[in-house]
Amino acid sequence: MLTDRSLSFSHDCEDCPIRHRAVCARCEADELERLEQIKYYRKFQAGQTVIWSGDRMDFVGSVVSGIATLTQTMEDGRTQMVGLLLPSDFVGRPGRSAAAYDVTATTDLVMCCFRKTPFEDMMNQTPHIAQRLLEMTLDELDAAREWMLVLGRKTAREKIASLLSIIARRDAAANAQSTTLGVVFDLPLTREAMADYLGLTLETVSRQISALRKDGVIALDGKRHVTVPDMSRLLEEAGDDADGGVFA
Amino acid sequence: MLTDRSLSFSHDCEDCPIRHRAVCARCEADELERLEQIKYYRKFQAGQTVIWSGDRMDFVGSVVSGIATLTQTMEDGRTQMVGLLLPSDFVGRPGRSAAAYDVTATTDLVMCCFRKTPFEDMMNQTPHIAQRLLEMTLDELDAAREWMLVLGRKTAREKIASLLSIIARRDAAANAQSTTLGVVFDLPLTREAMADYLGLTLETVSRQISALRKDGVIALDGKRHVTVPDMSRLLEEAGDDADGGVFA
DNA sequence: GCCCAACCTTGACCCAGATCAATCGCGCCG
DNA sequence: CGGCGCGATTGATCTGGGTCAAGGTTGGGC
Repeated sequence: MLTDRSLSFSHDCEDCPIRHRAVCARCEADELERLEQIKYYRKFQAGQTVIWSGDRMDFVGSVVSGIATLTQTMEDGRTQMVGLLLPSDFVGRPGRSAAAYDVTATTDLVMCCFRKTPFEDMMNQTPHIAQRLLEMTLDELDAAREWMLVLGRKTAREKIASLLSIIARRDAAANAQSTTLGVVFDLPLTREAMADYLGLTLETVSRQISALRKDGVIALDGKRHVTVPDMSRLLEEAGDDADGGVFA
Repeated sequence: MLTDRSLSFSHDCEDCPIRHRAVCARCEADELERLEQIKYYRKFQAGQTVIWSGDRMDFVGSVVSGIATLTQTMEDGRTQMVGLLLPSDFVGRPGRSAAAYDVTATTDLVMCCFRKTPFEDMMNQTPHIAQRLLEMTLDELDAAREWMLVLGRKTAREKIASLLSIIARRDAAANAQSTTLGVVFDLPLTREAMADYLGLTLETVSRQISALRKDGVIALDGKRHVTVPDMSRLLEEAGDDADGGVFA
């Protein structure tokens, strides 16, 4: 629960890295000023738990940098990841006082938090925030449904290829690192986290990654650094349309 | 595409069966009047397709009665259900012109449709609709995440028990048919649809239902009529907390 | 009442992925 | 420098659920 206030970046919304993608994307200058008054930053270390399912939650917020996961756990310990939170993604639900899922930082993480009650008041008064939140929630619902197809119907190999595609696509969108030599990115998840994401065991994840490497679909440098020489090949392996465009 | 206007129920929003649960739940009388002007009813027969994924969609709407499903299909024919639409559930996404999923009526179905552009205009002008839609979308996202745990981590037996619990809970909420003799309801889905819901084959669904019957967890009268003598037992089989309350 | 088609059940067999187990490799700390 | 611990890999074996196949049930149409 460290609330470090000596962060290396500005606290000014205007030059926030997620200014135009987060829940505040549509806010006007005066609305941002109000948000500034109810916001605060929190930092978490890789591996740290942000909040436990069932805990009282008196804030909502956005991921500023780093990656967090939403997971559900059964009594006997089986776990399933149900959300992967990237910068600009929103955490928490207005109108709910307890967390519904475990939230864990998988890398070092910075969150921009808003005290819940004032945030709810603002949502009721200014339509821009509610509109943006609706849009983001609909996007997440689409992502969840895509994911349901992966979990319910794809083979282990297709699941891995699907996950790699998603990460590659996101990285390409953010960093435009799609050189002529293929797409290059780092896996932000351990094998175990990937297994929890995909409804597999970590052994199966490891085996399928090895198989994709052996078959030349991907190349590995270390455990985490991945090169995809032919993106359409990867999409084909994922069972998605390999038609292309800039990654469909 | 039959658009029967001789329906057996009133077209007046005030005595609509889903008046207080649908996207219009929070609307005032004057707002309802505006909605009346852009709405129309459509009926579909059991088995009929409401809309195909990718089709142009110039309406959004609510399920008034009956049940519909949202499904995704891969090129090779594997399908996964990604949504089960019950009365009051919303179909379509404001700001999107093509359907993202196949929508199919599994029973006879009545929908209350709104022409998309006027509906979007109304959403921007009256916060009540957008607020309610956000709430409903957040609920659907929670349901989707619950479902992801089912798809990713539960055994076939647990999957069936989970689905039966969900249907039983919904029926109990709607009809309060939880007599002292246990909970009684009809399955609104074929074995095949249940399989698509749960990421199983229809043979496995059939076998697991037989097994639950043999073990006394449920009783069957015909293929579809189900009695659950002990709800907490069923919840236990589903791998959920069997703690109870009126079905947790 | 009979027939047909859609739906469901059950059996036999097989395989993808889980489970159990051993080993590797690398970064960190003493 | 050596040892330790965590993550990852790889192998051997097992099994839940898929696949293929053969009936059984039921309800609607004629």
